[in-house]
Amino acid sequence: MPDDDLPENSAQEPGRVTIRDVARQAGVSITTASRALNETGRMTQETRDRVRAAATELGYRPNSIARGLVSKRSFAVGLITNDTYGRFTLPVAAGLSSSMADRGVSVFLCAGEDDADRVQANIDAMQDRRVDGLVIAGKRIDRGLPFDLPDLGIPVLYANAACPPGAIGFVPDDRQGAHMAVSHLVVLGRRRIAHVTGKKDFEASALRVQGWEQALAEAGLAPFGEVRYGTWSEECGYDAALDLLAPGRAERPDAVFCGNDQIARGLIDAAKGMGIDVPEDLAVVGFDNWEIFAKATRPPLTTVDMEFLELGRVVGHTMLDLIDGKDVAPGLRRLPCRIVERRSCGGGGAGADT
Amino acid sequence: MPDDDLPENSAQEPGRVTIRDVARQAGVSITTASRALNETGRMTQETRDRVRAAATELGYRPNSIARGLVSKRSFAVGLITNDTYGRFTLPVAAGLSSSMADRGVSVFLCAGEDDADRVQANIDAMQDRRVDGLVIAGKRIDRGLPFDLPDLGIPVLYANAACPPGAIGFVPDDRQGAHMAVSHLVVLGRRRIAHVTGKKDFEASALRVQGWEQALAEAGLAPFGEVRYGTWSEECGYDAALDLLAPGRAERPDAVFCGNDQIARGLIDAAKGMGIDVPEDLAVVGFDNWEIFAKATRPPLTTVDMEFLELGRVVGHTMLDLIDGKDVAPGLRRLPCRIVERRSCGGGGAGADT
DNA sequence: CTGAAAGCGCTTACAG
DNA sequence: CTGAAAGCGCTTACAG
Repeated sequence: MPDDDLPENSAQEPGRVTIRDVARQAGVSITTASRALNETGRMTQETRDRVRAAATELGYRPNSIARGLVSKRSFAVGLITNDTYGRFTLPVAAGLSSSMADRGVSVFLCAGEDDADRVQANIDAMQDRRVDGLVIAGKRIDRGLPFDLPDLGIPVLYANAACPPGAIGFVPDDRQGAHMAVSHLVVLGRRRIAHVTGKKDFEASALRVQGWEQALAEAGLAPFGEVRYGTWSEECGYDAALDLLAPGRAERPDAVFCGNDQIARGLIDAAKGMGIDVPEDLAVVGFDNWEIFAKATRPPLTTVDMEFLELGRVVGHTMLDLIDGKDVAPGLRRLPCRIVERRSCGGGGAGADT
Repeated sequence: MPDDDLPENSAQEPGRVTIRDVARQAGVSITTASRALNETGRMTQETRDRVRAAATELGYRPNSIARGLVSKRSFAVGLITNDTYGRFTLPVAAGLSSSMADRGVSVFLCAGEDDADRVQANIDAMQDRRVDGLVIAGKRIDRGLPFDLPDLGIPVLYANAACPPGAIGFVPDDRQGAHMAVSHLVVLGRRRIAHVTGKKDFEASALRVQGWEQALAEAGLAPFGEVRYGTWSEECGYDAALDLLAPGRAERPDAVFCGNDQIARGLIDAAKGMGIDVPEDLAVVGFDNWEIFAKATRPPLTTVDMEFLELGRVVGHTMLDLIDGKDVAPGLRRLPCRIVERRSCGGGGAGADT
């Protein structure tokens, strides 16, 4: 058999072999080649196999840009976030990208922009790329984009961010998480359960307070004192402990539900300094399951995980449904949190999970 | 003037107005419209203005997919990372995406995959999308991709990851950072400077040890004892302090350079527990400038910042050069770290910067 | 079962 | 200075 007129560039020039090459190699038309590769149309198995063999041999990879032009779909979505730190966004992004990757859609990351102009520029860029959808991710459930989004003609989802009326959003269920944490304390026999949390103007704070109150009410218990607001910091947990656990007090809590792991950490440090044993004298639950804190605290923290990875996956699946044209009711979905037991409440506590 | 034959969809159907619409509206050919919009070719200013006005009026946005098909460039790069946590990758990604955004290139995020098959799938997807370049980001400078990359025909850059021979990589300059930290201690008058760090098999550990030794040698000082290796954890800093600062010791250090902020935190906590004043009796420098630790430690940590945001920007600019066809010498670049002064060494320490 | 042709929305030689 | 035409690499009616 004589040489082909073109050099045998089997996988030689990646990205350069086109469907035309495959068709020629298989001795079929471009149309047939396309159909064989896409499992579409009807043809003899023999033809299909021959085309596929040619594609493999040549190392053919379809150009998704060309495909996008005709299908009028980019098979890509944009992720806009203002969370430069990445603590919330990266797990969400990982969940999102893994759930979409299976369906061949990739995600553009537009990270770290907070001022309106740059956000707008990112959104424009995403539109120019004809993304199939947009997800707006944030670090606070009560803050959204710095401006209202006009109708973009594509699905928009909000993840861990405020979602305008009529839109679709996903956030962790702070109230449920708090409820679960406090119920856990109740089941363990605690009765005087205080709550120390972060800034009062965060919606997350209010929801966690509600969860605390509600779980207590269901157990026939009264809140132990007023909620103590602070700054989400270790220091604020530390200071709260100094006051809450002061020896002079008539009654002291036997448990504290903390608004985040840093607060719990500070509170436990202070308690230990005061000779109070955790969990014997005082049980503590945190919030976040930020492992760098939760696992380093002595004893390691029992805490609430907001399941951002899973949240990202749910956002991904919902986006795929929307792209497929399925109907999804507008509104905010609160996704369940999970409690992670370690040792700060006594009871079980996974042995290996320091 | 009679109505046009098409409805006046000025920005009505976003993404639906094409260059053909603009051309018709401006009364020119598609060719001319394209040239006017791209500032290319020669034409009367009047024509150019008329086209631009038409584009604005219609809300025209060029379809970058179509543009990509003809220019054979996607104006996108892929970012592959195994850092699900995001502590390293997100700053790098933010720097990368901001430096490229100005030039109209977007970044695809492929996050959280560690096993070879999924990484390969992501790389395949990026190739199918004909990305203009790829950046491989990691969380350790001595770990790279789980397999060797064949020649992809596009620029590949490594960021905070091991880089194969002949490739181009960027990592923080651990030795320089350590040297700077230790010199800072020396300038402040410290003479007995110990070093407590993380795992011995991390290249970063070895480099920081070198920086420590070198800075001491330059000052005519001997290392204070052996390096203490551990696990990068608070606990390991705590335990090291217990031993290093034990009252029974003939000689105790007057400063400790720590391999990360968590170690510094644990060490300071232990020192305080032993009645040792920081920074009076003992100066401590950390590494990472992980603010959640550095600012929460009492006193707040003076520490070394690895400047990942800037690293991401440099990677972005280098990528743009490579894409433009400029030559960039292969090899690993170590980018300078920056010292952030707070209070754990005494001396200055920004007042406002808690 | 298979193929020639049109077309996705642009850019860019090639001609006037 | 301006335009008709070809073409980027695919998919998909429309015909056989």
